[in-house]
Amino acid sequence: MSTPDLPKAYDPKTAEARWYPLWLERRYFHAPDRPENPYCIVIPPPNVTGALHLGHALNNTLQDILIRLRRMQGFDALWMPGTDHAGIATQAVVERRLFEQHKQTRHDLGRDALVQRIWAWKDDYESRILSQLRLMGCSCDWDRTRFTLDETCSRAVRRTFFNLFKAGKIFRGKRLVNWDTQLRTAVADDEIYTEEVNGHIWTFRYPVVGSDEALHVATTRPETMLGDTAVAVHPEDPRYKHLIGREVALPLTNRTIPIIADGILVDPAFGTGCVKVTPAHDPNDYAAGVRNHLPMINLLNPDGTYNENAGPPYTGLDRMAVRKKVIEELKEQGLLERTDSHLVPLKHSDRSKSPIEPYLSDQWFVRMADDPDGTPGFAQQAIEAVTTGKIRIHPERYAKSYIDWLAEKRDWCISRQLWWGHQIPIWHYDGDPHALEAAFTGVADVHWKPAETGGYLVCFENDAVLENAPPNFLQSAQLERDPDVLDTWFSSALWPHSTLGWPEQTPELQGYYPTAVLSTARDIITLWVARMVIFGQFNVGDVPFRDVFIHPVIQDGDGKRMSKSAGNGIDPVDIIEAYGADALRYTLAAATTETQDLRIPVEPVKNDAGEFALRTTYGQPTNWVPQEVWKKSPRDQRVNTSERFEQGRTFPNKFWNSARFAIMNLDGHSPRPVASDDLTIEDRWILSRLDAAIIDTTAHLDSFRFADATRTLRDFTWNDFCDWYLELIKPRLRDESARPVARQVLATVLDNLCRLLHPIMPFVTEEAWQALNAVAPQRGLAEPWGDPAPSVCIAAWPRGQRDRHDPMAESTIGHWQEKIAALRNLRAERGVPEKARINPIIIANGPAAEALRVGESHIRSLTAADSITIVSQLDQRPDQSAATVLPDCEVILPLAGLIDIEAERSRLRKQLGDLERQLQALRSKLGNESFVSRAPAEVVAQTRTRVEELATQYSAVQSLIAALP
RNA sequence: GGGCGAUUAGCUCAGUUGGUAGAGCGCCCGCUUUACACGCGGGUGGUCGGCGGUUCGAGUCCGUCAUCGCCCACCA
Repeated sequence: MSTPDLPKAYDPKTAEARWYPLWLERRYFHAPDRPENPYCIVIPPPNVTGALHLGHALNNTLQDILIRLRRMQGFDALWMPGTDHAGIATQAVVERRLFEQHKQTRHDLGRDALVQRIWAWKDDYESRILSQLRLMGCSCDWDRTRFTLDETCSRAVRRTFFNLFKAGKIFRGKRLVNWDTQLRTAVADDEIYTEEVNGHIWTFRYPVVGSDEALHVATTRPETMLGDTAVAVHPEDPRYKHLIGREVALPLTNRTIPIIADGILVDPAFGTGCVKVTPAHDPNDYAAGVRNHLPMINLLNPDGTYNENAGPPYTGLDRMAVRKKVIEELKEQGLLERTDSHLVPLKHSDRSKSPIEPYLSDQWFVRMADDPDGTPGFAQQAIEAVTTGKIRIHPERYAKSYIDWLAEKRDWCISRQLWWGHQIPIWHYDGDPHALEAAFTGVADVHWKPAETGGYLVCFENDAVLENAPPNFLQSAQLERDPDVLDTWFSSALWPHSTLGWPEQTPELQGYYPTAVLSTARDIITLWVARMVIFGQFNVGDVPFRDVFIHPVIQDGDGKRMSKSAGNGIDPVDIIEAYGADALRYTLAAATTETQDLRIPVEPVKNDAGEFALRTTYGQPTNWVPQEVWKKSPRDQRVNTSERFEQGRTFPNKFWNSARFAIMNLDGHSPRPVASDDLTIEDRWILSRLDAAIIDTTAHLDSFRFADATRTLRDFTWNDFCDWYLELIKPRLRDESARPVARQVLATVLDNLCRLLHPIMPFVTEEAWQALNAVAPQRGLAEPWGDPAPSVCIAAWPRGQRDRHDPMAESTIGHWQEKIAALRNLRAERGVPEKARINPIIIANGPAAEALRVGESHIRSLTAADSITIVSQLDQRPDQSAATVLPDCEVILPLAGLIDIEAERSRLRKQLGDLERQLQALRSKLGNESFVSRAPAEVVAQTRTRVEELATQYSAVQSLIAALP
């Protein structure tokens, strides 16, 4: 027998470099435009802000498992790849870099130049991200790669906005944003950090009009008092109840403002129980202002100075100067009651590090609420998609957060004061309305309505409409495009249908929409999932997906969420380099349980030179970097290992070696059909176990139980196939006459294993599949016969076959395993040398005896025994022997000259003690009247049987002890 | 402050409808057994976070407390 040249250890690098290009070349991942049997997953488009970390690796591994499974099951499986422009996040990174490297702000550069720079950044990271996905083995249809700002997506955004505007779903409103006065921009909530600073809390007196009384209000930002439009007290506060509805004279101004009751804003037990209300400059006050219909006075200019609403002498001063002056003035007028030191939690912009000002500004919104006539609005429609079961969320508990959030029906603020994104397609028109009508009446794709602030808001569905407007209108028109861009989630919300070509009625859209599954993280259920449902229903008239799978969160060793911004991200490529892509995938899939997040400690190692690297327990790290680089590497080179990935490596290697063993033994095999009568009991057993593995794995994957699927396959491969089946057939493989059937079964099981493991470990299974094709192209038993698939990627997923289920074989092999384990245990406990031959005696009756007789030669070969004597009873035990008493038999190992009598005695006594404890527990249970009468008869009977078994074992052990010298 | 989840072996985690506590890694002992030392055989190790309740019987169901994590809302 010649041995094919297969490496002893699985080498991921070779396999990955060999097979991925081949899969691409053969276009296995390319799904047809007109699917007959569609299955589609759209990738959650990663942000182009940076490279992927293990969290992304997890999500994409799971999606690839599903896609590869369905592809093998014969679906036209489309995995749509792409990336997200990620509005504020990306612009922020680029702006930060611009400032660090050139000390320039975006205002120095201008809109076009900045956007150009961001495109360059996007190109870099997009290619980096896509290459990470390829290295992981992701089987995306790369021909269809999309980007949320590309032409196709832009077209969808434009049409959606237009339709929403026309349908009256878009409106303009006020909203408080976090304003960065230094960068003159709004910043997102997640770009803010709170820092406690030493500040003061000032208490002022506001005189009540027409009374000697005064209300005491406290504030940490005295300058905002110039914008107060009310003072609020608790409606039930006896101190102030009589003043509700009256007015106070607002100091430093000539305004009087009402005293209102607001139980939400005011906590009567806190401070004085009076709160000044500045709706334009504080989020809580803003909400109170809306509730109580208060005027809102904006005091701030974009650069942080106070505007004309503040009035002289404050207009034009910086807010900090205003603060100083306000305090001085109030002090002079005797209205400053007291000043206290106070730790103030102050919000800062993450980008400029300057304090945030809440700033009231004009924004665009999508209406979520129901219509006045009761027609369900967007939020309600999205709720119903889930409550009616059109969309199923897994695990189920996340449906609650989805529904709860939507139930608030909060309008969605879709405008952002940024330059990177889809610019809002609204033009402000200040000219003559008749000219507008004359130019566009009867023209499709344009819609306008009067603006509340005067003039008109005009929405063009595309630029051509505007360009083709009558020349005389264009010349005279006072049109100005809104400078804002759309919230990045606006284009993300279209992703499942925009990527398929909507608004064109493409064959892809008709074929693959609704998509099958969306796999994502739980923190964007509201931001993203809910909005995809809303826009999918609005644009296409159907939900975007049937199932939503919420995957676990990857945390570092301290339980902190792994993220780019936290700097604890691990680059999956580093794991792949150290352990291989299959190891990464296997580990992540194995850890994906329904309830637990996964903790992966980040543990760098340090070498003598003080450099850091990924810790590996196998081989030496190769990617040492100096500490400075380690700490702030743009590549996130801080890599961990934790032994978790070790498991991921050992399993592919184990599988690889079982394949290697099979292939070596299949060399020269002449294929032939095998009738079921030709099968030995161990053949029937492994086929029975295989069948169970197929059925279980398929069911687990169908219900997103990735960890269960992975475990099922691991246990079958390692325990059943490697540990038992391969060992059991080794003698047959050496035997000319028994060899053909064993080989045929071996090839068949390995064939199935390659298929079953392929979605989880695509590379090692392809490596094995190709080698198997070379040596045993004809596989299967009686049925499917002929050429195997040229790649396991497109091989058919195995189907369970009920007729392979064989309880008889399972029980027989179970007997063998149990007795073999007992003998091995005796050998090991007694220190019998590996090579020493033994001649055990087994006392057994009934089915156990029958099973042992059938398996006698197997038991001998697996325990290095020369002979096995099976008897129904034994009058005289050998003088020196060790024994184990099992429920249905007694295993005796004669050890003339080798046995340590005292050790044997104490071991047996320990066993006797264990048995006695168990017996006592069960007997007292049976002695309990209520157990016997109230527990199910079956359980009681089971307990009785168990007691009998234990009692038999007990007396057998007793007599063994008695027999010792 | 509200909601969700977690707490099981030294570590990371499984435990399906209540009915004899499991895996991988680690640790200990023994093995170059011609697939695999990324391996093989054997073993040690747990009053299932605390308290209370329901039940013949609770890791599993209920209540409560503690700790940790996540999401949402955050105090003049």
